[in-house]
Amino acid sequence: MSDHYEAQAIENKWQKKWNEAGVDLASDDPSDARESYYCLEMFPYPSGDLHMGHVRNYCLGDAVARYKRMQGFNVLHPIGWDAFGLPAENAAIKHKRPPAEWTYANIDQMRVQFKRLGLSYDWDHEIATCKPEYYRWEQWMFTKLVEKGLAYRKEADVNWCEPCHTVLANEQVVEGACWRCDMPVERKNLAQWFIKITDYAEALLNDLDKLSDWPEKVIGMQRNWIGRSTGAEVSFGVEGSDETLDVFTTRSDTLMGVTYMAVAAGHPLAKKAAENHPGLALFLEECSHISTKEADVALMEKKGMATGFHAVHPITGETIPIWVANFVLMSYGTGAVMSVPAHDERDFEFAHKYGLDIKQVITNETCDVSVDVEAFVEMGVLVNSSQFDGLASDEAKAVITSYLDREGKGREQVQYRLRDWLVSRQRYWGAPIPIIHCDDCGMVTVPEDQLPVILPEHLQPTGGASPLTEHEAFVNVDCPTCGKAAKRETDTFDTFMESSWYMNRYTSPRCDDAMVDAKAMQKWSPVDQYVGGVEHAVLHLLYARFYHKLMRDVGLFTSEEGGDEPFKNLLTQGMVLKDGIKMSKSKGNTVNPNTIIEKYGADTARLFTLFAAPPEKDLEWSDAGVEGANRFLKRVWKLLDKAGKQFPGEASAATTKKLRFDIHTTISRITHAFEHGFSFNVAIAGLMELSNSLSTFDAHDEEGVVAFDEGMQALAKMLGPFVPHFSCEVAEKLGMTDIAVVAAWPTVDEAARVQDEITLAVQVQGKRRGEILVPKDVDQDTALAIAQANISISKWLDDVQIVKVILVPGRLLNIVVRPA
RNA sequence: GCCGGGAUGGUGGAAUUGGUAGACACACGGGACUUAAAAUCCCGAGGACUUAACUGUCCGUGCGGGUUCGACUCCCGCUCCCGGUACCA
Repeated sequence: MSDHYEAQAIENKWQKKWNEAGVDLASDDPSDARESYYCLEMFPYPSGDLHMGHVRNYCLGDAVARYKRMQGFNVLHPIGWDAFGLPAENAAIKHKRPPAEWTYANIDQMRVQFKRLGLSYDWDHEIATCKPEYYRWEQWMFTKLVEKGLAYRKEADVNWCEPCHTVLANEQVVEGACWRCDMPVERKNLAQWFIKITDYAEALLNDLDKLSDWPEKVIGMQRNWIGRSTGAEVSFGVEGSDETLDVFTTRSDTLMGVTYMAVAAGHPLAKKAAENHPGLALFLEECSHISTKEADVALMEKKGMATGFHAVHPITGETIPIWVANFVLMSYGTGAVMSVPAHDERDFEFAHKYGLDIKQVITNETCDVSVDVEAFVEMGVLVNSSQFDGLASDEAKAVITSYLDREGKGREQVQYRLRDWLVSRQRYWGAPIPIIHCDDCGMVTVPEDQLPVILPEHLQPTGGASPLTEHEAFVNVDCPTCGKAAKRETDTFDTFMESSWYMNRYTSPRCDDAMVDAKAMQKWSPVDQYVGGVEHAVLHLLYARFYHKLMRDVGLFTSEEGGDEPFKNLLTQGMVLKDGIKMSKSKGNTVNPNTIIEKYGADTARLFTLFAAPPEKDLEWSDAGVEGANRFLKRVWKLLDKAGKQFPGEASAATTKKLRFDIHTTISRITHAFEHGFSFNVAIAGLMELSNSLSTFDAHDEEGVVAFDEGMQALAKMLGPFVPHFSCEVAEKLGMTDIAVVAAWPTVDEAARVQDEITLAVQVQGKRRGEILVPKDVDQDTALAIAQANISISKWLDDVQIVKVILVPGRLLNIVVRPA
């Protein structure tokens, strides 16, 4: 009789053994012949508390890493800390301790929790982004980007979050609100640092095609975010001026239907018109106060005012009024649009409201409503368009655009929705931007030999401006160029800067003469399997793709060494729900992983999160389900009692053969589950079936004992990726000498999967009418004869004529009949 | 509006990608063990009707059509749900 399954003791024992044996370490030895495999989960923000979302994310990745190790790969599976960020500052204010203290304490706490879960990380590769030896390279990179003109400072309308007291990138504004604190963002005109992600828009879009193993959803979201649209830029004249009014349009075929122009409130022409028009100035003022949140409400009334200026149509020379409209965005295209109310719903609504002309220039056979009643937005054939009459919309776009091009009044144009990445933040707990402001020399990048610009870690934020701005020792510095007294930049980087390149730094985390080591990149990059939440689809995952290309293009590695993309495969796991809603502190429906670990052990927690739902779907938490997972482990534990034992009774070769069939079918199925889409829930179900087969089997002879042992060993090994401690303990009790989680993954014995007799389902007219036992290589005629001899089948064959028989080998026999 | 994903028992979910729908588990019901309970073990179960009988029939993967010997799977047309995104010109 074996002892009870004692999760805590077993888990402590094996964690110690693994650590001693170094089984989780990646080998950088060039003579290591194993193929390398890089498995990575999105690194956590060290909030101090492990939540179920973490557990799920990291157990998924760990299962992949462990499986690959058992398949003989040299696996890099690192972990680290996305350690800069606002929560540390908020906690600092609350506890009156510097954010660094809080952060380092949290890291220590979370490291313990991760180890307790038995996650197979290579802790030798651990990094924390708040350490100068990490962010110095980010600063170095930034100076390179400034040199290349890819980073720049400009004054712009930016998103400002008052509660967080900082600006935000467009990607960090979710439905008009701050992604962190959920409060509405404001527009502010400020000088800020940007990185030219727009220069890479085309590459980021095109390389999406290389990401064949990414979820369609994420690819689609990135494609939308980049928002490429092709059309034309058209220059209208401005009456009584040498200036032009440029617009972007995707419908140059409707050019002859333009009846007015609309410009954004921030457009220079609008400002100029307002100079001696107080009413208009008031309207512009009003527009500037509309927060993005309000503007998001589709119901917002379209408002406008005439500027008094007139534009000159580039083809007809007609003069058309220029209006200011609150729906035109300064930040997209040129901040001005040509309005064709007959063929655009928005323009129509506006024209209708202000009594502007509507001129139809497109029609087709389905066009049966007057454009005085509603806009006709479909493609069609041009009318009322003088020399362009009769052209189809598609042709007309090309013809009109090239006409404009010849006249110097327009050209084909590709427009992106993507805008440059705003990377400066008015926060303390981040990587300092390596810039010095000198009265004489202007903005000077900090020279390489003076990097890193170290963030003083002992400052105490108060909630207002960053304490850096008042820290004289930090701010006052000599200009690196002229040596005169100058001031340091006190803004810090967006924390997405750190997370944009950590996956590359992991390949050579201690490299101190370069950002990354090209050789290490060659060995490990790109990440073979990345696992994380879908909420980063257009944040982290877009920035990281961009940054990878930047690193390549400043020469840190070549395409051959590091690849053009950082992540080959992406798995986006679903959320952990309780009572149908996301588990979160604010909802008060959290389950603390530590509680589960204390009660059942880490293995049960791991097993449940992997079994309860497919990885990409949301997982509904269930206490009963956790019990069930634990029950399964106890059942397997009990099977150990039967190992090596012979029971009284008559031996049956057929039963033993059936067990071996089950064993090897299971190995095949589970290997398949790992190789095709990581359906761990199905893999675990398969292991449960194998366990059920073993529990109903009693060995009555030596062959039976051997087969049972074979099954137990295979089961122990295959449990390794999911419940590693349990797997090792069971394997050890079975007398296996290797540590189970590094032992070779079991292989299928095809001979065991061959059956002499198989069951065929028999259908008549596609309806299942019975089953027959036949030799494995049965031919159609024999199978039919056997089926006809079966009473429950033959009764369906009376009074009918058999017209066709279909045999699907190993599966079924379908008899097609017709009334006689 | 647009883009993406989805709809299978009481529940979470399977189905070798066109071949026995409901694996595996949870919850439930019945039984065994126990003084009792917990734990554990065994049995049952898609629905309707039917039978002395787990006997047999029919229906059944959101709805309506189609292709096929055969459809959860493929095609056409809908409905609803979830996620993303939007005055993008």
